[in-house]
Amino acid sequence: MESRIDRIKKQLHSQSYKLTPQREATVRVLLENEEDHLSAEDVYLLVKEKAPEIGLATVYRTLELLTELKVVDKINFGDGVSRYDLRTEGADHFHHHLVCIECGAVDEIQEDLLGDVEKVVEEGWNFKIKDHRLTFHGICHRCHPKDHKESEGSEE
Amino acid sequence: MESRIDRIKKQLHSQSYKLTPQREATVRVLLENEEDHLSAEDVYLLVKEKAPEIGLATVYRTLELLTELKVVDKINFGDGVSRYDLRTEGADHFHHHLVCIECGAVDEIQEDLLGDVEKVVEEGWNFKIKDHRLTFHGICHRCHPKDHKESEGSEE
DNA sequence: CTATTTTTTTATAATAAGTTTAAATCGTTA
DNA sequence: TAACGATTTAAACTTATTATAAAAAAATAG
Ligand SMILES: [Mn+2]
Ligand SMILES: [Mn+2]
Ligand SMILES: [Zn+2]
Ligand SMILES: [Zn+2]
Repeated sequence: MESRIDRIKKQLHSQSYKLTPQREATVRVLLENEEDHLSAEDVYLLVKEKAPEIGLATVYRTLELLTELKVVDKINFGDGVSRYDLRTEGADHFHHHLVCIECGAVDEIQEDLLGDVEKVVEEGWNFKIKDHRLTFHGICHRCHPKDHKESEGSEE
Repeated sequence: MESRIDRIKKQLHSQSYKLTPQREATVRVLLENEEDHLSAEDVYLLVKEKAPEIGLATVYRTLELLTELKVVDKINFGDGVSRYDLRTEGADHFHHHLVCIECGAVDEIQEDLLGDVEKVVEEGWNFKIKDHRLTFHGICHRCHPKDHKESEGSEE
């Protein structure tokens, strides 16, 4: 658990950036809220609890830096704000999202699922895929009483 | 070509909205730029050419209305603006996008491709899918000289 | 047709997310 | 210690989008 920070620290150093106290506090907040999809403002408020003197601009700069380093992914669910999602270590694809239009919950799909589709796209459209964003909008299992088969697959 | 407007007009009327001159001008701009992914500002500038007295707020309101009516889809490619994309008439799924990280071009994939994936998600995650957003980021066929097989599938 | 009500638009002000700037701080090196 | 580069802070600024109030247009009633 501590080594995760260390690895991020090394990643920063490898690009000659430092892990300042402010950056560390920000990364810790992200690690401690890995399940969530926090906006910059959300992160700011949480970071302030451990480092009350930090400025919002620093949080923005840190998140931007972490995005460049591919430590986090910046996503947008269509409400007016960007959200920051820790990239699963070692995963070679970005996970997918299920956004519930009833309750607003955002669940994650860690399974790839897109392998075949990407092959078709790369060949059919002669497009070299580097990344993807896949979001489904619909009604989550909590919001419709349908047939509740015991959940397969991982989720939230 | 004219009937497309008429059908949108009917859709508006069915919800007791009117196709005002400003709304009509806005819809026409969208129809005439179906290939593009215009921001509200882009639409505003184009609409001004045919209806110079229109206000930006009206364009925003019209686009919001058309989004509600599912005439357009509001999308976000991660630059700070929302873009509006005419929904292909009769298509039961929203098309996908290929964003080139070299030249910025945005190409479209009209093919569904996601049928199997959606089945897996609906069953595995007990999630009732209503809509989706799929975007691939990578290098478009114009930006890498690789093997240029004569294009299959439709694009841009 | 006029008067009245409802819808829509305009112009402008207000918000809110995100970025930039200049001065202060911190860590390191000469 | 002096000097330098990187970073942060606080505040000003920019830009996209929304809200408000008054004017205009359209629909409805008498
Ligand atoms: Mn996520
Ligand atoms: Mn499109
Ligand atoms: Zn739900
Ligand atoms: Zn390209």
